[in-house]
Amino acid sequence: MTQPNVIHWFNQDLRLLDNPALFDSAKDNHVLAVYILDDLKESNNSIGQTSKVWLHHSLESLNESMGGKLSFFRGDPLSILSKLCSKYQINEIFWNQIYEPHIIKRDEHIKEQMALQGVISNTYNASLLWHPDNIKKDDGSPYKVFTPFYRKGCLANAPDPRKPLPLPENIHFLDKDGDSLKVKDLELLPNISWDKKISQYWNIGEVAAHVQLSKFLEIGIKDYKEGRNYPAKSYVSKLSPYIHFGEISPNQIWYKLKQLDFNKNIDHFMSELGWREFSYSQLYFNPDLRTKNLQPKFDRFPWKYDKPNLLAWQKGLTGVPIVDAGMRQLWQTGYIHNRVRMIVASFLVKNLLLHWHYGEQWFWDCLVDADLASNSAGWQWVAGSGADAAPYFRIFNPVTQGQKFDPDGEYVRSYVPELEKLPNKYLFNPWEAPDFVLQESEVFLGVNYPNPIVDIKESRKKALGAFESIKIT
DNA sequence: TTTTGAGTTGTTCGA
DNA sequence: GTCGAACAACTCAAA
Repeated sequence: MTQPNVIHWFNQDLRLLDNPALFDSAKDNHVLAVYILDDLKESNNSIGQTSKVWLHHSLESLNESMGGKLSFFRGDPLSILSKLCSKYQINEIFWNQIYEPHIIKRDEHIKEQMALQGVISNTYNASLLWHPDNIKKDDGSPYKVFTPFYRKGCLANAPDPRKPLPLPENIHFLDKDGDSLKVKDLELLPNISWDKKISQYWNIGEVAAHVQLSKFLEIGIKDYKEGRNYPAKSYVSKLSPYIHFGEISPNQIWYKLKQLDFNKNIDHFMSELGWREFSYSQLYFNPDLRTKNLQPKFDRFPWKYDKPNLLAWQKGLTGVPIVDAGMRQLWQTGYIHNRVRMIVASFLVKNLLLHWHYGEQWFWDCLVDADLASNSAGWQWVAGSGADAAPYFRIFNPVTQGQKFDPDGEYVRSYVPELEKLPNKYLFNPWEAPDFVLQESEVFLGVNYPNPIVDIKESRKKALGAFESIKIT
């Protein structure tokens, strides 16, 4: 008797290990593995340019690890899946959920329609340690503060996260479909090849994800709690893009950490995974998180749109060195160190008073780890409109932050080479350097490096005033 | 229902 | 240079 055919539909689960939908699809079945790029409809949520580059390489890598048996399509998933089911006499589809509001809706529709066709849809949670529905306060409402969400909701009251699954045994992939596109036909790579500078910084794919995790556990985790604040050092995990595309699951990371002797560094890193869960919880219960202030009083905030300031920020030409270093790291590598993300974001929102939405959009387009939940929640947090009682006075001073967290100037110099010769004393505030120091360092403000586009002290005061203005009186 | 303590990541000022 | 206090008011979580 021949085995029945089923479909495994890859989404943001671009891995073979610990893949619950794939694991179940492989039980006594022949599996047609498909990836569908659903980007032909106009949608606010189409992925950013840099994410596309990552996705391209990730798909290439996955396809290779499957011996070229992954079929690629582009268009409406429902009609593509429906056709494939008829063609191969398939009556079961397996996939892992994505917890983004419009995709949750899309998938519900697909399930209903496929059922009418007599096809069963089996869906799984492969990307969150805890499903948002399972983490609620005693009164049944979702948490709005991180610490109780994580410590009580997740750690104390919820069951342990699912344990990672092995590679499915005896998995039998059907040959790729005759109508399958090639990865390059998905047109994820740009016409002008700026993508090379991004992809040379990263090894992409499931194997690379595990290499990255091992490296982190060997080096970074040892002083993670303190070291993660220093952008020139290598204490951060850099796992975010791999997690976003599902090349590694949070469960695999979680249980690797559990094997180690528990300490404050491990606790802190695990809580960062907790922050990712918290962001998804916020998005799940607030589908408009990307566009709508969580705190309505921020609808009254006096944002100031200024195009030249926005462009200067995007290009890393604000004249504030640590900000420019961060924005150039983003442009060159598709990534910014966490500490510097906060600095550049605080600068945009509080010193320039530009709406957080502009920052959210730029990050969305430029980050290899752009993630709807984390990006939206992160920007709302920085702006103060989000789920956090951030004191109104928490405005980062980019000079102080640079001096504190990049004391040797290694980070700034590596991305802002025109300031290379400036002594550390003025590296973060060249506008305060005496003329002779600037001359000796070959820094000519307004010529080969910009004058600062705002006065730090003055703009801080203005920001405080802006926050004052939306207080409930 | 009321009360109480606390809230990821900071800065500045003055002793 | 170092350290502690002050910087709003409000909301949240839990007792």
